[in-house]
Amino acid sequence: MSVESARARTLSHVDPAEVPLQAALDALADPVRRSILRDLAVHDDWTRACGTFDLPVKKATASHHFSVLRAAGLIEQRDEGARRLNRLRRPEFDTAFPGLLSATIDRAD
Amino acid sequence: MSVESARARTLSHVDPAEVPLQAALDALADPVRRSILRDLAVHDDWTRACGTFDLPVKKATASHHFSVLRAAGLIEQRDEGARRLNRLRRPEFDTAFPGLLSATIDRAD
DNA sequence: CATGGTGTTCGATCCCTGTCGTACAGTGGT
DNA sequence: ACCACTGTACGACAGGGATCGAACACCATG
Repeated sequence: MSVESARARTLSHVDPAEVPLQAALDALADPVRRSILRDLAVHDDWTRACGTFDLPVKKATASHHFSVLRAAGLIEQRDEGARRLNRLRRPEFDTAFPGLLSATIDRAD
Repeated sequence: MSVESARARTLSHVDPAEVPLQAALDALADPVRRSILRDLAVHDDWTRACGTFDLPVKKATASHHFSVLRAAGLIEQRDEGARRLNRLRRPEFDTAFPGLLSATIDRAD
């Protein structure tokens, strides 16, 4: 039938403007999450699925990190078949927290 | 004798440029510490002693927070008699982490 | 020197969260 | 239908850090 091929598994996205500073900082304070964000900053297209990241954690943990990033308004996710694609919400987040993203992920360490 | 009246209780200060991003974010992620930094941002003179802050924690905990802030290169401390005065190292820290401090403490929440 | 005030140090406790294994749900291809 | 692949949900575990009380060090002033 496929009334709508977009099952989308009920993905809830929040407006970065509604995200408390505490939540944003908690999300950015984790090195694994920053690693994800840096990767997404480079690949600004919708090409990175959750499983394509080279992370030092198991997939259950990675899934948790993506959930935190989404709840903090830092990433947007979209289902494409079995894969879940990610995008860095840089413009929206920059509007809500000017300078925070750049100060956090534009760095060597 | 007072060869040097500056006992200073061996206060070690680090160069903000040598502080790892992780340490800076960990320091900024705590609400009590951000409260201290906001207070210091307003009073840029050397007038705030550790005990003069209105914090929701006991003095032992407050002392711990000041220690973390100093280790992160965010504040400078100077002993004046029995009191320990504090100063926000905004210019130094801004040079090491452009935009991070402003994004973190210039806010309502 | 005795006292009160300021701040640190040391243990102990508690809670939060990052981590993982396993089980489960969708998807797509064979 | 079956299977491989992708990602989530749930329960459990361990480590770290925030918190506190109590003891201690240092300073200033009677």
